[in-house]
Amino acid sequence: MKITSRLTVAVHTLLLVSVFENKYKLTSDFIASSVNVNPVVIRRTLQKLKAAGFVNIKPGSGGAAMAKDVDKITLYDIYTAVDCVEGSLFNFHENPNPDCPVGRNIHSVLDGYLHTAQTAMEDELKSVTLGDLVRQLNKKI
Amino acid sequence: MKITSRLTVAVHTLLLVSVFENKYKLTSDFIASSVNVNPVVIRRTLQKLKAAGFVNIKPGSGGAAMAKDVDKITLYDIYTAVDCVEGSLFNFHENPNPDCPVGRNIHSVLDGYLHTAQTAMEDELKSVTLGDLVRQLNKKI
DNA sequence: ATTATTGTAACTAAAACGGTTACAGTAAAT
DNA sequence: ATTTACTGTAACCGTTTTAGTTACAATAAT
Repeated sequence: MKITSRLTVAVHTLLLVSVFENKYKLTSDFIASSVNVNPVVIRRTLQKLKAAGFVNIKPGSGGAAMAKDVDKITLYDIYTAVDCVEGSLFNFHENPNPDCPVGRNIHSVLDGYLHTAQTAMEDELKSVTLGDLVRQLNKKI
Repeated sequence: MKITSRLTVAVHTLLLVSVFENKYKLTSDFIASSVNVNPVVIRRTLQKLKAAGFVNIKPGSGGAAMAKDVDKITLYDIYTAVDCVEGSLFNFHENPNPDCPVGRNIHSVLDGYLHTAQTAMEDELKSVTLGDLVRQLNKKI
C-alpha cells in the first residue's frame, strides 16, 4: 500500500513551473511529457495547486506560473493541497465491540501513538521547502 | 488514502491474546467478535502474526497464545508483519522523461526527503511496544 | 465418531487511482 | 471575425487493493 503518486506529480509540476516559467510556456501537455502521465492528470493536479494559491493558470492562452514564493511552500503544503491523506494515515475505522474490555479501550490506548507517528512524518515534510528543491535542482542542471 | 486497517486489527488481536490468553480460548470467532470483523480476516491476520513469530496457533482444538515477550514486539514489528506498506510509503513510481532536466533529476532531489519522512514515522512506531499497550490497557480494565 | 476449529482457496463488492476521450469555454493571434 | 491552442471538467474504463463471505478439507480433542 502506497500513498498516491499525486504528491510526486505535484512536486514535479511545481519544479517545472519554478525553473522554467520564464523560458517555456508551461502547458499541461508540456508538463505531462516531462512527468510522463496523461495531460488531464496534470490539469487536475494544477487545479489543486491553484486552489491552494501556489500557481496561476491562464485559461485559453495556456500556461502556469508561480503565485507564491517557493520558500513559503513546504512539501507538507503540497501534500495537503493534493489530498494525499484524508485525516488520519492509519485506519482506526473499525467498530470494536464495546462489550469487550479490549474493544472498549483500544482506541484510547492506540490512537495517540498512531497520531504521533503520522505527525512525525508530516513534520519532516514541513521541514523541506520547494525552494530547497529548486536550488538543489538548479545545481544539477 | 489510508493505510490498511490490518495494523489496527493486528494490534487489537495481539492485545486480546496478551490480556486474555489464560482466561479464554482465543479462537478466531472470539477475536472477530471483539474486533467486529469476519473471522476469516482474523485467521489471515493470525497467520501473519504467527509467521512473524509473535503467536502460536493450535489447529484443530483452537486458540492463539503469545509466542514472544510483549516487550520485544514494537508497533513497527507488527506494521511490518502485516505488510502495511511495501517498500516506500510514497509513490516514486513515475517514469519521468530523462530528456527533461527536471525529469532527469527529480528522483535525486526528492526521494531522500520522502524517505526521511517515512523513516520518521516508522521510528515512532518502533518506540512503542505491545507491552506498553498492554500495561495501559490493564490500567483501564 | 463427533465436534469445534484452523488453514486456505475462491469469489464478490466496494473504493481509489490513473488513463483516456470528449467537448464546451476561453483567450490570443491573425 | 475566425482560427488556433489550451484549459476546465465530466464521464467512463480498467486495474489494483481491500475486506467480506462461503465453503470445505485438515486437524485435534472429547
